[in-house]
Amino acid sequence: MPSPKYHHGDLKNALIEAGIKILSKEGVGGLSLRKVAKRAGVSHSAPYAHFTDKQSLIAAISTEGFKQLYAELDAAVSPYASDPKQQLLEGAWVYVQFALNNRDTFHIMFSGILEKEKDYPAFVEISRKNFERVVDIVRACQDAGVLRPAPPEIMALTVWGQLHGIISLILEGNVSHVILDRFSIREMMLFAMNQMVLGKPLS
Amino acid sequence: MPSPKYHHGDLKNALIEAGIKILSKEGVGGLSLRKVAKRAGVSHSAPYAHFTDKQSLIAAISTEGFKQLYAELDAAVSPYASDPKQQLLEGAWVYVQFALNNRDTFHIMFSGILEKEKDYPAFVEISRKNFERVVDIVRACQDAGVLRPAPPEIMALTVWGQLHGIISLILEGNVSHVILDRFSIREMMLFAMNQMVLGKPLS
DNA sequence: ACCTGAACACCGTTCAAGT
DNA sequence: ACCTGAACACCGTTCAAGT
Repeated sequence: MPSPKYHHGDLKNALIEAGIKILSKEGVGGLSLRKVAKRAGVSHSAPYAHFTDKQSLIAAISTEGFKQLYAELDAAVSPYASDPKQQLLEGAWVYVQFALNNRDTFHIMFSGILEKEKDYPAFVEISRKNFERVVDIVRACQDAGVLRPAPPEIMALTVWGQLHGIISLILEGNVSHVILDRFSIREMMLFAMNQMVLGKPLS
Repeated sequence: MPSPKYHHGDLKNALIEAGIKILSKEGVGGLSLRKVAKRAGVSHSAPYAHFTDKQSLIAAISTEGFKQLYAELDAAVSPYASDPKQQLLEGAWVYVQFALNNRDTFHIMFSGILEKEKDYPAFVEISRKNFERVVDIVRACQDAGVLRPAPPEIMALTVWGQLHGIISLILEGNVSHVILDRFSIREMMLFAMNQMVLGKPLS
């Protein structure tokens, strides 16, 4: 009797939204295609009309995460076009804050949950775009004598790796309370960045 | 007719062994308790006599990984007791090599697969012991003027985070081929370490 | 103490069928 | 084109029962 409740309009994005919600509520372990479908109000096989498999939905969620990260990075860094050191500091802080505020999305973006990223062009593209932005900031810092002369790509990987390593170790629970109780995350970030930055320390 | 083939002796360790094998062959996605049991030649519910749940087996595998890492670290570093800078270099290289040679164990150890690490005392202990070793090396480096004066714990987190970040980004597929084709992993490691080390650069 | 086999609730994925 | 429902193979976990 009740006519089949087809999902209005854009099921694809509704599924991505539902996925992000579940992710932030139950973590990566609680993310299943069937739950996502139920939350979007469709049958468990409906998602397959829009995503080839679970990996494909995960790719879409990750891509969304990288888009958001890029937007935040750009917004935080752009105002300081004439001050590369400040750009580096603001950019670093945005990355750390993004990781803290979107734990599970961050986890999905970087912890190898997505297995064949190469198969998802939108993912590859926005990922590349983010890294390019870092390279640009690094290049500006080198020109301003804030970072040492070197190929900007390897310097960018070093800066990125430094931030990524510290925040990942913290988020995944690999840093002891001895450290977490003694230093704030901002202190750790500043300390690490100041190992690389030349001249007046960041603060 | 065929009498029940009870597993000889040490099923617990046999299960850990089987888990590590499956992990290295099929990756973390292929690791299931039922497969582990089958590989050890017991029924799918036998593991529950030795592990409370899947997490508990994962904790045991991670603990094994940390023990191995500690042994390799100790073996590589001990010969250079009088040369802190060389200790730092050898230790860093061991960490990177361990990650490359034991991708999936490394992944299980650090990528948040284990959810309540606090519940596994052996895990916490060997994890702490590893970090303490790093702190010791860092302290020696500071005394020798190889690293800047600072609380050794935060300096250790910085060094560890730097290595961990770069190798994790590479392993999880987040570093573009533009970089991977241009620099060797050893070059990246040396470059990163040389941002922190004072005096004559590592090579 | 150590292990088995049936059972349950949950997955991802496929596919014929419906509108 | 978009969605449903049954079906299959696979999970983790529990539990009564066997030695």
